[in-house]
This record gives sequence, structure tokens and C-alpha cells, in this order.
Amino acid sequence: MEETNRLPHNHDLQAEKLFDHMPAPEEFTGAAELFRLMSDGTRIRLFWLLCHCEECLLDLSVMMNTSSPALSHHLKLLRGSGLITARRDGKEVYYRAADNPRANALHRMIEQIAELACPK
Amino acid sequence: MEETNRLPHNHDLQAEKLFDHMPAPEEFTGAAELFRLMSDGTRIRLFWLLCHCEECLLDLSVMMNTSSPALSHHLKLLRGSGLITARRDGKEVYYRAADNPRANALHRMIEQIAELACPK
DNA sequence: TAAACGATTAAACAATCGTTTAATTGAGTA
DNA sequence: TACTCAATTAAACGATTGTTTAATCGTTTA
Repeated sequence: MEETNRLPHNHDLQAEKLFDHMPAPEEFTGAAELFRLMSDGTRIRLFWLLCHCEECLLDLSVMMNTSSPALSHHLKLLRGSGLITARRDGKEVYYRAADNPRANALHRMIEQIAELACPK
Repeated sequence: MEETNRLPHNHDLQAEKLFDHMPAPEEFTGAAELFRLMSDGTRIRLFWLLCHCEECLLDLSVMMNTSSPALSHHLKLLRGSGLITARRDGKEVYYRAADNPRANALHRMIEQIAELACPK
């Protein structure tokens, strides 16, 4: 038998059981990193934009009204997490949202929270 | 008629149309703030915990292996966004996840990303 | 009222992050 | 090769953030 009564107070039996099976902090790092990526207004708007078109850095910087070095920095972060893809064609690099479960779920959640509809 | 051809390059007609109807940065601030709240490992684990039990600060600090001032700080942030509720009973303040669409959606998304199941 | 306990707040600190400016790399073209 | 354009990188800066330590507040009880 296991001794479960190790909390200072004894309010909730469910909490005691939970305490014996607490997920380690590392179990949440992946989710935390994904949320951290979307915690910046510029980046979340950029990702949303790339869910609806494929564009090069220069056009993106005009659409976003943001400097290209700043955007390049954000694009690198998004790309590193697999949320967007990039392909070079000549001098330009074209970015768009990746087509995977995480990116799709994020896309839906953003539009749900922001109360935005997909543009026609 | 509207002049839509204002981007430096002309790659994607859809992008041109999108440019004419770009959501303002403010439209994403709500979502960004919600994601920022969940961007911290301690806080996301704390919120998940409060989805499954109601507990006081001291017990939470033991379960989370975190100092009570630090936890109190995180709890204040979560409470300020309406993701958790608090009630005082005598000397103790009991916290739990709020029951609203945002909190529920977040709960589901965290367990989906972290590949966790709700504990029995 | 005084003491004990739980919770919160304040101040200080290191660490992280996003932007800017300037320099550099990569690719096409005259 | 030289020149142009697009993209990236580097360094520096200011701002924000999470934790710690110590002090304070709120409630109960001896």
C-alpha cells in the first residue's frame, strides 16, 4: 500500500491521488514552447497570414508593416518549430503555414479566440 | 474600383486581396495574451493541475514543488485572465480552473499537445 | 489581545525577448 | 566580374518576466 497523505493539508482526496501521479515538468515543456511561440502579437499575426497565402519576406514585411530583419527573425522561430515551411525560388524565399496537426489546430484556435473568420 | 497592387512583388493574387483586408494587430492581442499566459512551464502545469482538483496555496506549492510567493504570483495572473477562480474559506484560499469556454478549450489543447490523459 | 498560520505583496535580481541598425550572404543579371 | 536585389545574421539596446528574500496582510484560535 502507498502512503498518499503527504500534503500539508487534507482538503481534497483527489488532490492526494493526483500528487502521487503528478506529471513531471518536462511533460509540459512542448506545450509551453508552442504557446510561447504564439505569445507575440507580431508572430501570431504572421502565422495567421501564412495560413492564408504564400509570400516572400519583402511582401510579408509590407503586409505586416514590420521591418524585414524583424520578420526574418520571427520566421526563423516559426520554421524551427515546424509551424511554417520555406522554399527558395531564385532570389526569393516563399513562406507558408505547414500542413500538420499542430499547425492546423493552432490555426483554428487562433481564429476562434480572435473571432476571425478565414478570409475568402 | 480599388487599387490592390501595392506589394513590392506580385506573386500571389490572394495575398493582394488579403492585404486589403488585413486584420489590425489589435485583433490578435487577446489571443496573444492568452498564449503568453500559457507560455510558462510552471504556469501551464499549475493550470492543468487546477483543472483536476481544488486546492489551497500551500498544498499547491508542495504538489508543484514551487515556493508559495512564486505560485501566488502565477495564480494572480491566471485569475486576472479568468482562467481560474478563487474562494476563501477561513484562513485558506482555494483555487480551481474556471468553467468557461476559454478554460475548457485550453484544457483540451494542453492535454492534446502534451499527450496527457485526464487522470482518473 | 496575542500568537499562529496561510496568503499576498514589495523590492531586487538575473535572464529572456523583440526590435533596430549595420553588415553579410545568396542568387540573378548586365 | 561587377552590380542589384532579396534574405539573413550580428551586435546592441530597452523592455519584460520569473524567482528569491523579506515584510505585510487577513483570519482563526488560544
